[in-house]
Amino acid sequence: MTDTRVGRPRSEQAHDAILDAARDLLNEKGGAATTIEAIARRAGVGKPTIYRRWPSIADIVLEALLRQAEIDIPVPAESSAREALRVFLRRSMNAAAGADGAHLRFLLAHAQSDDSFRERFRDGFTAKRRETLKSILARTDERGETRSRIDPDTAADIVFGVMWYRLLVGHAPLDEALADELTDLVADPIGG
Amino acid sequence: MTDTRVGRPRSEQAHDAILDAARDLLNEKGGAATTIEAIARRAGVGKPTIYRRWPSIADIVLEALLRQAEIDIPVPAESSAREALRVFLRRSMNAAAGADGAHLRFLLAHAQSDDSFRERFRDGFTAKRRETLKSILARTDERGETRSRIDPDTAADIVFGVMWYRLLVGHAPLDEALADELTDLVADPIGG
Amino acid sequence: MTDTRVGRPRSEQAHDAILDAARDLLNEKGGAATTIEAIARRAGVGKPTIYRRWPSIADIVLEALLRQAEIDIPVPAESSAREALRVFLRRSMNAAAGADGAHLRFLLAHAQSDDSFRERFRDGFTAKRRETLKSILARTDERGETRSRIDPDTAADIVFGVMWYRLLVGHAPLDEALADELTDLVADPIGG
Amino acid sequence: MTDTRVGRPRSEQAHDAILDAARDLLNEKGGAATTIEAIARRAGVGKPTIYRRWPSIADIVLEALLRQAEIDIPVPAESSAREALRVFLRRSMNAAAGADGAHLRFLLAHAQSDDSFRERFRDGFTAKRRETLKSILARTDERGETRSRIDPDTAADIVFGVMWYRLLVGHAPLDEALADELTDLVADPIGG
DNA sequence: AACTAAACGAGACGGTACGTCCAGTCTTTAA
DNA sequence: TTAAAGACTGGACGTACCGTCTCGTTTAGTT
Repeated sequence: MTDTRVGRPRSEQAHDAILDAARDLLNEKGGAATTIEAIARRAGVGKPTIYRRWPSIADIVLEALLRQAEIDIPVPAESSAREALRVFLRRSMNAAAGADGAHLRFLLAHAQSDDSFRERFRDGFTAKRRETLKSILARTDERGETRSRIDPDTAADIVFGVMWYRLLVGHAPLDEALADELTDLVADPIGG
Repeated sequence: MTDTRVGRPRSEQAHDAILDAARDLLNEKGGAATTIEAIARRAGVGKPTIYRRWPSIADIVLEALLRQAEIDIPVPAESSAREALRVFLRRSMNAAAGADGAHLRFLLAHAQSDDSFRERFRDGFTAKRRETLKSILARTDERGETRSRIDPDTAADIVFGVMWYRLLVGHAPLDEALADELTDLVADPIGG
Repeated sequence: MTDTRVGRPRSEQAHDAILDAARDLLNEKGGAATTIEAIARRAGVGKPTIYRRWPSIADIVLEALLRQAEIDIPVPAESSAREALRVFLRRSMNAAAGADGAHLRFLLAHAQSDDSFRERFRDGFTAKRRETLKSILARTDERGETRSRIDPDTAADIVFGVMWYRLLVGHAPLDEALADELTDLVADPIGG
Repeated sequence: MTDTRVGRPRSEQAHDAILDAARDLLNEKGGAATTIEAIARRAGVGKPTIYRRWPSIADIVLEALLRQAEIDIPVPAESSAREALRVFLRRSMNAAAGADGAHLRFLLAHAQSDDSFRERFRDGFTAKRRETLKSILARTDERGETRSRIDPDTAADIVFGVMWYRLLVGHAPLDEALADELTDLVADPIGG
C-alpha cells in the first residue's frame, strides 16, 4: 500500500496557480476566453502540466468551484428543519447569483459537448447537492413540520431545476424571494 | 416601398441546405462536430453565405429547431384545459427526449458563452414557450378546474426548469410520467 | 457597318470612375490593396461591370497608365538625335520615378502570374516603347552622330533592362544621371 | 551564450518538406497555385508551422531557391578572368532559363507588393549576385585584360538588368549568345 | 554523493476551425 | 436587350486553440 512515488512530486504551487487562473479568467473575461491555453499562460505553467492532472478544462473549473467555501453549503443547524431549508436555499441563490454563477454556467455548458465530463459533473456535483437537499427535507418529515406532498426527488428536481433554469436563461433573478418561494413550495407548513 | 432589392436574391435552396446540414450533423455527430466549417461543407455552401445570414452557429441551430413542427407545440384543443396541459407537457417531453434534445442542449450551451445569442434565445424561444404554457394555465383558472395555488410565472419556472434540468444533467428521463407529475403539480384538480 | 448596338449602352462615367479608382488605390494604398473588389467599391460600381470590360485587373491598370500623358513620351524634336535620346530617357526616368512607377511595378508583377496578360503587356506596352527608342537610335545612325557599336535591339535591352531592374529591385535611383549615362553608353559620340 | 533554446526543437524534416513542396508547386502548377495553403497541404504540415518560420511565402521560395546549388554560381576558376566572366554569365543564363526561372519571377513579382520582402530579397539575393559579378570584373581589371570602360556598378546594372528584363517580359531568350554578348560588352578585350 | 525518475517550463508539432477577404459567376431589376 | 449591382460558390488568408511531443532543467527519493 505504499504510494510513495519516485521522481519529482507534483507542484502544489502549480496546482493552485492553475485553479486561480481558471477562476480569474472566468470572472474577468468570461467563459469564451477561458481556454487551456489562456489558463496556462496566466498561471505561468506549461500545458502538459495541466493535461497531466485534469482530463478537460471543465474539470479544472469544477475543482476551482469546489475549492470555494461559498458553494460548499453545509446543512445549517437551525432550530427548525424548515428554517434550515430556507437558509440552504438562500445561500445557494446568493452563490449562484454571485461569483459561482460563471463557474456553474461554464460547467453545464461544457457538459453538453463532453459526455464523459457530464457524468463526472453529475456524480461529483449535482448528485451531492441533491443528497444534501434531500437530507434536509427528510428532517422536515421526521419532525412533522410539513405536509410532505411532494416526494424528495421531485422536490430536488423542482428546486434545482428552477435555479439552473433561471441561471442559464437569465429571464429572472436568483434572489432570496425565490428561495422563500421554493421553501414554501416543497415544504409547505401544515395549515399553510 | 423599399422591398424592391436589386442584385441576386438569396437562395432559398442554400438556406434549406444549411439548416438541414446543421440538423443532420447535430443528430449524427453531436454538438462538438457541429461547426460552421462542417455545415458549409455538408451543405455545399461557402462560409460567407452562412455568415451573411446568421450571426452565430447557435442561431442556425435555433432556426433549424423552430422549423421542425414537432417542437412548435400548439395549444391542444382538448376537452378540459387540464387535459390540454397534460398533452402539451407530454408532447414537450417527447420532443426533448427525441430529436430535439440535441438541438436544445446545443442552444443552451452556446447561450452560456454568447450573451448576444442568449438574449435572442430568451426572446425567440423560451419566452414564447412560457407564454404558451401560461395561456393554458389561464384557461384552467377561467374554468375553475384547479386550485391554482401557484402563480403562472412560477409554474412556468417549475415546468421548464425541471425539463431543462433533466435534459441538461441527464440524471432522470423526460417521459410521460414526468409530464403527468408536473400537470398535477401546477394544476392540481380541486379535491385532488 | 452599323455598330448601333441594341440594349443599354455602357456608361462612360463608370469607365472613368474605374480607371480613376485603380490609379488612386495604387498611389494611396499600394499594389497589395489594389483589388477588383476595392476598385469596384471605390468607383461605386458592381464587379460585373468591371469584368465585362477588362479581362484582368492588370489590364485596367495598363489602361489607366496609358491614359496618363506623362508616360506616353513622344520622340522629342531636338536639334540632334543624340539630344533627343537624352531627353527621351530623362523623361522616362522621371515618369518611372514618379507616379507611373507604382503602375509599372504592378503591371510587371501581375504579368508573372498571368501569361495572357504578359503577352498583352509585351505587345501593347514594352514593344511600343522599344520601337520608339529604336527609331531615335536609327536617327543617330543616319546622321552619323555616334559610333553605333551596339545594335538597336541590344541597346533597347540595356536601356529598358537597367530601368526596370532599378525600378523593381530599388537598389539605385532612376534619375537624370542614369539617363545621361545610358545615353552615352548606347550612343557614344564619335571621338568620345 | 543564449543558444540553449528551451522547448521542442524545430523539425528539420518539416523544414525540408516545406521547401520541397514550394519548389515542386512552382515548377508543376506555376506561381498562381503556389499558396501557403497548398504548400502546407503538400508538405503534410500545419499552416502555423509555416507562419512560425517565414514571414511570407516569398521568403519560403527564396530559401528554396538558395538551397539549389545551381543558382549559387561560384566564381569559376578559369584561366583568364574574362573567361571566368563568360562562364559565370552562361551559367546564370542557363539557371534563369531553366528551373530557377519560375522562382526568380515569383520572387520579383512578390517583391512589388511586399516592401519588407523586397528589402530582404535585395540584401539576400541581388546584392550578393552583384558582388560576385563585381569581384570577377575586378579581376579582369587587375590583369589588364579589358579596357574597363564601364564602371563595375553600371556593369552589374546592365548585366542583371538585361537578364531580369528578358526573364520578366519574355520578348527574347536567355541563352549563351546573350551571355557572350554581355561578356563582350562589359569586358571588351583590348583591341577588340 | 551520485543516480534515478518524474515533474517542470517552454514551445514546436499536425490539425481544425475561426471569421474575413477576394475571385469570378449568376440572377434579378433598371435603363 | 444589355447594363448594373448585389448575392452567390469557392478558396486562401492569417490566427487561435486543441491535445501531443520533445526538449533541457529541477527536485525529490533511492542507492
